Amino acid sequence: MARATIKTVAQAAGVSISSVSRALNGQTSNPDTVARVRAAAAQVGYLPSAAAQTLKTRHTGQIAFAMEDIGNPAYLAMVRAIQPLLRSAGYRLLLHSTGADVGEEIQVLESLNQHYVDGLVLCPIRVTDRHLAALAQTAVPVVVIGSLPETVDVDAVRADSRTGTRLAVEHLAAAGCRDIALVNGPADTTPGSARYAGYVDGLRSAGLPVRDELVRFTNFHIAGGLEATKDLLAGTPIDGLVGANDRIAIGAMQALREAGRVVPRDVKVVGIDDTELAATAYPPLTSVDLGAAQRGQLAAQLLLDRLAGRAAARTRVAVEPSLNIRESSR
Amino acid sequence: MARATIKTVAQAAGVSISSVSRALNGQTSNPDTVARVRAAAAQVGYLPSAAAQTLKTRHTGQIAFAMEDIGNPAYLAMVRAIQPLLRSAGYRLLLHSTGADVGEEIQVLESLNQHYVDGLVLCPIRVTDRHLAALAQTAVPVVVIGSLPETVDVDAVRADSRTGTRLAVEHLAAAGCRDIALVNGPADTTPGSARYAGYVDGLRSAGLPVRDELVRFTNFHIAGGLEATKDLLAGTPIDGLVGANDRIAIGAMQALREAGRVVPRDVKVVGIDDTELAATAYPPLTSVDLGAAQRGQLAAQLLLDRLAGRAAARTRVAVEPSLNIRESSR
DNA sequence: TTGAAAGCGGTACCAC
DNA sequence: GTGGTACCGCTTTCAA
Repeated sequence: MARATIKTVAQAAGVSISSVSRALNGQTSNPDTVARVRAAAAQVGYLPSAAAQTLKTRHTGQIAFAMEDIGNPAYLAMVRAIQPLLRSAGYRLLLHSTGADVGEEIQVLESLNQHYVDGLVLCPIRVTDRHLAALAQTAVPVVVIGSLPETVDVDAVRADSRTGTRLAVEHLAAAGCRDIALVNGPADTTPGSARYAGYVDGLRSAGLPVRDELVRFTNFHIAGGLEATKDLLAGTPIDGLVGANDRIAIGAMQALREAGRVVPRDVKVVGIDDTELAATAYPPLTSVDLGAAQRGQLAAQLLLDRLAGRAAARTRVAVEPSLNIRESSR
Repeated sequence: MARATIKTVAQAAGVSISSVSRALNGQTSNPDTVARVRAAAAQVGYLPSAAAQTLKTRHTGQIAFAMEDIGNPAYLAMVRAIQPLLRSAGYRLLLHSTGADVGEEIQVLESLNQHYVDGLVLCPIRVTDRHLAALAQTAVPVVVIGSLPETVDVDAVRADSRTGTRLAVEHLAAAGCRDIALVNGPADTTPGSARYAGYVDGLRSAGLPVRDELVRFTNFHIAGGLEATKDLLAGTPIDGLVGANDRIAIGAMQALREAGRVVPRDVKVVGIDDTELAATAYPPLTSVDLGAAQRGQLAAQLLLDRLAGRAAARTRVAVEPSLNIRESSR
């Protein structure tokens, strides 16, 4: 059988399509009509076409969330925070995993002009000129989770990962570490450069020298952390290590184990993001909480406000980091 | 400035809207017109409206994937396998995390009739009558990853988790374990009951008795595995343990550690799904590979075939399990 | 309160 | 090859 449209319902109920639309959207007061239409709709199994509604009303009821990699539990925490907020506001959440590919991120931004969503939460790990250009002319509201130049007229929620990394280093120094390594993500990413800066801050404030041989750049995955740490251990002795995220830190702990170094006795380790991985790692991983869930929540709220026309001027929010101390650094 | 539509482009190029449509969709052969239209489109920043195209052409270019919980790395593997296939076929992937809530799963199924996607890959962990009813009258093709009654006219790809669990038990028995526990997911889920059956199969084939005190039912999360295993250890001594998925097994290893039992010396542990977690756990976790990536790939291919009208009759595929032996059971 | 009709932005058929 | 036009399914004015 062909799909039921508003016409089908109108015929079944013996009214015009206008009346069907009104009855179903609560725009009429005649209870008899409403009842007849409701019954007819149920009977023919009518559901309004999303496309037609969108075309007419100019909104889709969909919001997109674009991140680098769904496998990263930090994003998972954000999704978990965002989903219920949007859902209760009547929006459906679309997830895009862009694979840290600038081209794909831009594509997502540009395709917004096709109006297949009403808004976007974007988590770029790099911000290029192409991003800025695309952001400048999107057709729908965008909220960025991450750092953005002051000049850009887009709402943003950011973590303070520089301070977070400093906290990690200071914690290790206070625990007696003197040769503190940093296994970082790519240097050309926003989090990568912020974390390096925070690492240097931490060493300075602890009165320790900055030594290049203690720093490695890799990707934000477990395997990256593992390899980079192996390489690191082949060079200099260390007694403390900061992983630029929990996945790197867990890879690092694996490398340490393979090298026969005991965590935390021989080397104390700290991760960043305080994801699910940290608490369940062995040993349980000390980690800097950058407020992923909170950032997600704030971003979603900001976007909803904008969509509702409730939003004020361009908003910038930063979330404070905190340290969650566990076995790996005690 | 108002959004550019096909009319804007037509005016700018000095042609009719029909010509714009044809030029942009490669339906015309006059290179001059094509060039003029292309230039005009680029100049006014035109992108066709997804809603209007959908309304007219009756397809959306979107495919949904509904799972219980994006946090489960088994689904992650599926998503990773599905995404590139769909993308290269020109589809965008929408992810739904239903939270194992039957109502929400049904809602997803029913909302398919709103035609906001062209197809769905569904991973139900329970299959109720309401599922079957909703499946029977969806407006778009659906492929289920999981078990479905033979009578249901829907394509499905399933794992053989019963055999998989049997393999795990036999492996432990062969390694000398005699008191083999099962920490299972909920009994009323499809995977839960299949894994229990496989556990019994394995004990039988190893000539071991089935003892209720060695079995616990919990949820499919790390915390569930942790708590259930604590409870288990308070009862009977064990020397082997099967977790109904990797997350449960990792929780179990944590409980064992807290109880002072060394894995694998005192208790050998096997997980199921062979996710990323298994290889990076400590000790590295032996796990049954149920072919998540392969299932995702098959499901996506099946769906694409159906969408292209290439599909044959209703298809049912099962993927063979295999055991991946690591430290935790050696 | 209700029905007729315009129009959202495209596609595709029809003459020319 | 090109332009005019009907139509996809819905919402919303406007008159009756």
